[in-house]
Formats: sequence, structure tokens, C-alpha cells
Amino acid sequence: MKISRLEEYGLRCVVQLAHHAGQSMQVEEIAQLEGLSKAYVAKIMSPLRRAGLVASIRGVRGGYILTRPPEAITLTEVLFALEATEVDDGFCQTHRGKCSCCVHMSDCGIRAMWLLVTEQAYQALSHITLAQLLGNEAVVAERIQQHFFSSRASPLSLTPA
Amino acid sequence: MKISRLEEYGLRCVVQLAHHAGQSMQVEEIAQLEGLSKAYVAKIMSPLRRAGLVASIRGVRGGYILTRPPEAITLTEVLFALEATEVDDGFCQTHRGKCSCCVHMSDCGIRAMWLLVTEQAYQALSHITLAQLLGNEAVVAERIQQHFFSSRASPLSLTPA
DNA sequence: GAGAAAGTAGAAAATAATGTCAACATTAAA
DNA sequence: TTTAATGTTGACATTATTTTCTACTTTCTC
Repeated sequence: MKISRLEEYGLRCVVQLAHHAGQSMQVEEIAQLEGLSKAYVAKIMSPLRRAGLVASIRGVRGGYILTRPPEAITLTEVLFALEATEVDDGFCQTHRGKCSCCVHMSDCGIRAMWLLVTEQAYQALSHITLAQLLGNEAVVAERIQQHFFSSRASPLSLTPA
Repeated sequence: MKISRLEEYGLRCVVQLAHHAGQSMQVEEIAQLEGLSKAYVAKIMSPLRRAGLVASIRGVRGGYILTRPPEAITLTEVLFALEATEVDDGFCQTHRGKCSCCVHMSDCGIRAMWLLVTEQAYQALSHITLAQLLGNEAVVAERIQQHFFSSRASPLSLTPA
């Protein structure tokens, strides 16, 4: 289980924008701050723009800017924009071995498990906003942990078997 | 966020063994049932054996067999055996762009978030055993859902911001 | 308008993940 | 004790992902 570089870098770029919320940033500037090439950042921003999370300003003095305040953008939105994460037909298509369709296509316990687990993970991420990622590591850790151990009945909680 | 083929296929092979718990299965047999090549299954089984989750029987009438009953093997164990999932130094190493180390190495809110989210996800998976994946899709779905909505206070639950 | 400073898009190169192959090691059975 | 059926290993081929490159479009400033 891992996140792709597109997801990681994309999220980082968007967090940079969140740091400068209200102002636009040029691709070059983001690239500098994240240690990425300008061309690469440009490519990363593309899906985020198509998803409507950021707006581009073209021409001289152009750049990117968040379309909403950081408090109003969830991590699930960002990750989905960057990479339609498939545990659905797409998933089964890419895990079919040498057959034309997965041998478990009609009935698959593992699919049921992945489906629920990832669904709940994204559900959890949908409660974390960009605003909550601003601040230093300790502060963010504290905040997220708050979430995880908070009272409400519980998307991704599991009791022992 | 996605799972690799190694993880998916590895889990499937191990579930096949769970179906035949107590008896050994030959690589060829597993390959047939999963629609994979014999050579590929052989490769997949290797890390599972090294992790001690399965034992190999060499020579004529050889095969693989679970070293513990399906109820005693968790998904986290299987996934870790297949792929050391890194959100640690390894993760930061592979997400450092063009720099020698990630520009956020010393302090990274995103790292804190990934760390906690994946930790909790694996925590959740550590409560699901191979035994719980046996049965048809509907049954498994029901079982896992039970877990998610059960009473106890809650690794991966999140409350709205 | 002209020119320069942006973003855009798609091709190409580099890298990593996936899957196959062939030579080898082990062991049950004849 | 040979033989054939198996797992083991590492090198190779293939495919997918990541990253760069190049040509193009838009728009601000003069």
C-alpha cells in the first residue's frame, strides 16, 4: 500500500499554495520550494487545475492560486484529483494475471475487503483539510492524532477478531 | 494510494492456502486457480516463505503450506512480508525530487499525516485475518463492515474538522 | 502591436515495477 | 541410486511510472 509520487508531490504543491492562501504563486517558485523541476511542477498542477482545486493565471505575472480557502479543501479531494484510485473495475482489470478477466471477477472476498478498507481510509482523509497540514510536524501530528482518537463512532475503527 | 500487484497476488495466493488449510498446495495448482504463471507464483511465494508465513516442501510432492491456522495470520503480516511499506526514511528518500534529501526533511507536516494515516490503516488491517477472507464476497463484506462499525474506540475514526 | 514571461500539452528519455526464463538444488519414489 | 517432480535463484524482457524536453498558447507590459 503506497502513495505515488504524483500524489505526494501534488499534495506538497497544494500545501505550498495553502501557505500563501489568497496570493498566487508561480510554478518556478513552487518548484524552488519543493526541490522539483519547473517542468515537473507544471505537469503536476495540470490535473489539479482540471479538478478545479486550483486556478491558473496565464501570461506574464501568471501563476496558480487555490480556488477555495485551505479549510475548505480536503485531502481526499486532492488525492482524487491527482489519481483516480481504483478499487473497482479498474482495479480488477489490472490484477487479472494472464486471463482476459480476473478469475474471481464474479465473486471475490478480497475485493470486498479492499473496497471497504480503502473506502474508509478515504473517508478518514476527507476529514483532514489543507489548513490542518499547515504548521510544523509536531503540531500536525498532534492535530491528526486528535482526530483518530476522538469520540465519535468511527469509520475506520476495528475491533479484534 | 494503491496496492501493488505483488501485494494483491501475494494475498490471493495465501488465501488459496487458507482455503486448503492443513494441506499443502503446489505452485502449479495455485497458479492455475489464480490465473497466474507458475514462475510468477514461485516468485511471489518467496518473500512469504522468508517471512515465515508459509513453509515450502521441496522435491517431489512438494508445495507450500501455511505455518499457522488462517485465524492466526493477519493481513498486516501478509502485506508487510510482501512489501516493507515505508513511510519513514525510505519514503522521504524516494520523494526528494532533485535534491540529495527532501527539502522538508527536518520538519514535515505531510510526513506526520502520512505516518499516522498509514499506521492506523495497518492497525485496522491487523485485526483482519485470512480466515475472515474465506467465503463469498457478500459474506466478507458483511464481516469487514461489522468491524468498521463496531463499538470500540477507534483507531482510524475521524471526526469532522 | 511586439516581445517577453508565464502556463499547456504531448513526445521522449530515464527509472522502477512486473513478469518470464533457464540453470540449479532438493527429495520422494521406483 | 537413479530419475523425475518439485521449489530456488538470479538474469533478462517487458511494461508502467516518473521525469525531462520541446514546441505552443496566452497575456501582461511597453
